Amino acid sequence: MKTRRTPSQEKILDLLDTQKRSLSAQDIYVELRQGDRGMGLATVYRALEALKLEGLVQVRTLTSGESLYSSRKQDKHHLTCLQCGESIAIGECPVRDLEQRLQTKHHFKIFYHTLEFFGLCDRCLPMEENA
Amino acid sequence: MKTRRTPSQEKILDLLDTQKRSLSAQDIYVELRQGDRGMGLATVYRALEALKLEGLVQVRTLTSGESLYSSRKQDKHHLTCLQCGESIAIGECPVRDLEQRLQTKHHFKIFYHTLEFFGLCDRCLPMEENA
DNA sequence: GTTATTGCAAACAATTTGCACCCAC
DNA sequence: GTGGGTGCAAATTGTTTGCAATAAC
Repeated sequence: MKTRRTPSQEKILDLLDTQKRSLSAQDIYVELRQGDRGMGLATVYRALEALKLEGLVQVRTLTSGESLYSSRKQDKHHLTCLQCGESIAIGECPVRDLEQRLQTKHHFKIFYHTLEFFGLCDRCLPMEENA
Repeated sequence: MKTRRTPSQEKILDLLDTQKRSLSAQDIYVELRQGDRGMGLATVYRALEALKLEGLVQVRTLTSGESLYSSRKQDKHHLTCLQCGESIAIGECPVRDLEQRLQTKHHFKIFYHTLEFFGLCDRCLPMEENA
């Protein structure tokens, strides 16, 4: 198990830990670029990639193709509107024991999971019906 | 509720229905481009977008940013390796009743959901430990 | 004829990569 | 001094958009 982390990786982990919400790579870049020892965008991506492989951050890829990163502590799931893109967080999570079983059954080290529901929110639903 | 579909949309729906696996937009394009009345890539994207909003296809966005489309009948979930990208389909799905409850609670018309587990597969796990 | 649909190519945006520089050890 | 880590800019890739040509009704 690799334990060494680069300074950039540490900075990113710290940032993610202090944030409630998930951040995109670009968000992180904007946040960390300033300062005398600013961070480059490529470094952000490289660090996130490494952290991902260690299971220290979790990634949620939006349908836009953009990825959102968060420190692994959170376990939030979402209800996402296919029309306006609004994303509502939900608290419930009915899969923890399934995760445990899958891990054993498939010899697969599971770091985290994503659960997303897609459809139309109450604002977009009426619009669809008139279309 | 819109019911009219363009010829392109119909062709794509037909194709997705005959396929067991999910297809990327590019896959669909390759499949439908030939023939005297070939389909353009932009049309594929536009048709998929429309079908998505009607809840007729479901979309799974890979961590690569590429999206896979399938006809809405399938309800497969996956175990995906963060290192090699291998994706194992799993049969179980413990969220159907939660989906029902959320739909009511949030006034949200849910078309489908995605459930993905991420980690390291048994082949990549040993490599990580040596790193 | 009018309107919606399509194909093509150019535009976009997020991400990745090549390479030279630099800091830590 | 050596090697990994980094910044910059160029390259890549999936997707979207502008627009003129075409099909549908």
